[in-house]
Amino acid sequence: MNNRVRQLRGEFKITQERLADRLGVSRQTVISIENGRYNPSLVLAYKIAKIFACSIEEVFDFSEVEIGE
Amino acid sequence: MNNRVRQLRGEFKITQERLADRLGVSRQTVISIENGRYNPSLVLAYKIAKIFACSIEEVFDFSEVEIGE
DNA sequence: ACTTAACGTTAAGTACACTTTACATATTAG
DNA sequence: CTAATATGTAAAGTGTACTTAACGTTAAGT
Repeated sequence: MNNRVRQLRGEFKITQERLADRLGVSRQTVISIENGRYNPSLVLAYKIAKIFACSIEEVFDFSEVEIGE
Repeated sequence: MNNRVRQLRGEFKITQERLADRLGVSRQTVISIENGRYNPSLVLAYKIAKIFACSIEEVFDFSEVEIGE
């Protein structure tokens, strides 16, 4: 799933390390999310969105998520 | 973290099994989420919200989530 | 030339999201 | 009374979100 974390972090001009500190996670976690290795947990996604003054849906791209009948 | 899944499922009058089918997960997963055993993944949270025509933040209560300095 | 800052990788470990199977209980329908 | 429906619990297994630690690269500052 694509996300706008790297873009938003650029707009807010903060480093991965600074973002990781604010989120309370390791720098590796920020790298992994930015590089699409895995998706954040629900709570972490929420924290990311709030730091960038967005909703979760504005940061993460759910357009490829399919929902059944 | 609290959520409104059980309440919304009641309003939409569908069973846990039916919801699980639409989400593509097991019934146990729905039970665990409704009963607060654990939080859904980001993608699952999105699917739940869409089925009930809500945003993620309208379904899940993030009021106790703290964000650092 | 050397250092520091920022970003990235790899690897091994822990915790949790989710699965399957099996069984228990309460309520409702025939 | 019996059977079906809906909800719940327990246990053991798999995959992924996240951690720590160590190391490599590139660009900027002095």
